[in-house]
Amino acid sequence: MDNFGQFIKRLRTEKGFTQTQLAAKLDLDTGGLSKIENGKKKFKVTQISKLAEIFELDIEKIKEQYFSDEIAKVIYKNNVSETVFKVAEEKVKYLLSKNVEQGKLKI
Amino acid sequence: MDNFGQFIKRLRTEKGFTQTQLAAKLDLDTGGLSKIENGKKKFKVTQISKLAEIFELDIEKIKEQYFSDEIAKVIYKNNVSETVFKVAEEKVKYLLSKNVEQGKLKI
DNA sequence: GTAGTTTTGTCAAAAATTACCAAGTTTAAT
DNA sequence: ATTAAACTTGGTAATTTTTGACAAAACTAC
Repeated sequence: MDNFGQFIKRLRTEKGFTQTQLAAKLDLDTGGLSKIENGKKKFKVTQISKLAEIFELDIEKIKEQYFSDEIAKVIYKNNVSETVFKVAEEKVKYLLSKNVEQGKLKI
Repeated sequence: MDNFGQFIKRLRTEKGFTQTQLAAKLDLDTGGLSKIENGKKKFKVTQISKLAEIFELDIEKIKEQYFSDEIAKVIYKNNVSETVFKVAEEKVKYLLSKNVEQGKLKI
């Protein structure tokens, strides 16, 4: 079970990149990438598409990794019951449906 | 379907508090509470227990509201597939089990 | 109108995040 | 064991984000 830092590290080593090489592609310095791989710094959301390009991966898969990680950490750190997932899911559906309505109205 | 600001507003009005009254109990000024109710400012995690006291609610329920809101917003804003919830759930379980192991090791 | 309530804007202060660099540590090969 | 490359870590200055405090404006109901 990888966290996002481990996920990047695995991709990187599979392709045989050094941190310095990958960091250059991501506009980071080596220390920064090291911190990301070790969970001491956040990977920027805006870099996700670049990551997808570099490793020729589906961006949706990367987002899944990225955000599941963020969510899991919050839930774990704050000792929140896992019932929160169901509630959150409902809220997302609600937001999506509300957006559809707004879309209709704007026509 | 309330977001967290609406949730607070509903509690407040049900009890007949003005923003000024509730804000005082929460160490906020009126403008700050207004912004929270309208989603323009974050409610602090550390104030959740105080909210539970004021409204005599189960703190777990408030946390559920609070964090489901945070999660839903992230997922919605970033157009993340809802499959992320399953992955996140697995990660939480993994973190919990890992923590149990660490607990054992520390004995 | 006015008194009470709520919303909004501004702007400086505080807090969180980051970049950059340098020093230190680990790893692997010979 | 020595060396070089790769990686990790820490400090701090700089940036960005969030906040607090206050005031003005906008409702609401009488």
